Amino acid sequence: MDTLTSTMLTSGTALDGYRWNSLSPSPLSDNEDEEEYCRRIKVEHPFEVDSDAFFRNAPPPGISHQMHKRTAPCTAIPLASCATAAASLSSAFCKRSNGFTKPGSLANESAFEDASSVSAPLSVVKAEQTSHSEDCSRSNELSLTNNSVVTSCNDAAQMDIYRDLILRHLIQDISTTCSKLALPTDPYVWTAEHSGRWISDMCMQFQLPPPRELFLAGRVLLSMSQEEFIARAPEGGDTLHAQLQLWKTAFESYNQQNNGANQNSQGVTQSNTRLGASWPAPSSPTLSTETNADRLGSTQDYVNNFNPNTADVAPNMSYYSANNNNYQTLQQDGSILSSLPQQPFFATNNSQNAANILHSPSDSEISSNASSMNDGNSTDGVCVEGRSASAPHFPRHSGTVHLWHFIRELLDHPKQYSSCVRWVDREEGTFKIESSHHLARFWGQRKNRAQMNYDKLSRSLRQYYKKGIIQKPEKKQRLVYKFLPPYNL
DNA sequence: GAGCAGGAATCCC
DNA sequence: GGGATTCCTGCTC
Repeated sequence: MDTLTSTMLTSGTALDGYRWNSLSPSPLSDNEDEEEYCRRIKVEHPFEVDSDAFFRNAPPPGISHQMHKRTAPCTAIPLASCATAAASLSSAFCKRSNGFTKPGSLANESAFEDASSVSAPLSVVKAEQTSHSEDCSRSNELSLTNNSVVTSCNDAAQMDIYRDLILRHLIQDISTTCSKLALPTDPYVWTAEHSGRWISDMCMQFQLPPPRELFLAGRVLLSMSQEEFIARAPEGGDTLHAQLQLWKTAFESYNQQNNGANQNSQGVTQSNTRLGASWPAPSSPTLSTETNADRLGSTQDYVNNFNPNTADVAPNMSYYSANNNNYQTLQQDGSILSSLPQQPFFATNNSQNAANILHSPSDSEISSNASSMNDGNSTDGVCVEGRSASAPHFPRHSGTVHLWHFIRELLDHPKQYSSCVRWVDREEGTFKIESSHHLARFWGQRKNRAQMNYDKLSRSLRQYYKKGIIQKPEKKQRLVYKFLPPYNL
């Protein structure tokens, strides 16, 4: 398992990165009819004032949209998704390593295992996997009919894609964070002030109490172990350590890949990328309301469209003020634009969102940071720049929302939706629809199809059989389906 | 009756 | 064109 993967998995941080509302509808009880259930959901569900609002995501009054998005569940998915993907990757790697026994390929397999080890940077993994794939291709040319070889080739290619996707994802996050906080991309060159900025941002993102003894130079921070982090920051030290390791790993991997590319294209080796590190520079701040997530509706979209250079940038910056025990939003000139006490981010806002269909879970932001970045023009009436505060305008999802993606997002937020759909076996990808009526209704609301019902929804699910996205589990059970790889990641 | 499976036509982005 | 929706028949539990 590589550093990137292990960092995600060992920290537990990424999974905790969800900032979904703590309030959630309780399951439908046996003696409760649907109407009662719906009424109760309206009461219990934090951001629902009507049925349609169930999947809207408007910030509550007094909360900047930037902050809201940053902590909103559907925008805080990326790292968690990365962790999930990483877990599957790890599992897949292990299976693959164990199952690949073709004689003569041991060297490559060994390299593969090495590449999966903790110390191997992603670029090395990529190179080794490429080598491995080439070997497989040669094997195919020789008309070897060993199915496991072919399967392994496919696995390798798939793993390669996932790994690359995770790295890209991280790079995008980091890139936008750098722009937002005016940080060098290389954490080794961070000053104590840089570290302080980053830590404040992390604390805000993960709702951690600000540590008092971690405002050190980046080089010092990077030399510290997790235990040392925890010693200095008992609450969240592990999170900060893990996040920093993620940053470091992604940065180094990116540089390594970049160097490789440069060498290939120019025949010139950049001997020192540390001081002259060139990170993909985010684009200029934009007023566009189309987020990356809006552009990227699916994993494939993400793979096809990802470009760190298109990451939007927030003109403002939020940070945690230990003095005031709140979060403040800074303008670029340093003046405080807003000052917000800590409070639940999903307090119901009855007045907003009538004209705005916001993110449903299936609008999950591919990158929490990236998605929050484009929101400098917050639309909450508090932190608005260059736009009328009285005319809130939230991004409307314009891309295709896939049912499988929608369900995945519900599954990944069990606190909210376990009464509707829940994992039966997360590893296996098996899930159960607990309330077909509600799932269909939610889907109908999301797609603006009032006549949607479970019969139609299930027909759509069955369309996925042919596409290899979903299937019924071997042991057929009613309302139980199974995501097939890689959709179970 | 509810869920499942799949064909076919249609709609919509 | 792809994905989803709508409608349908027939089957199983």
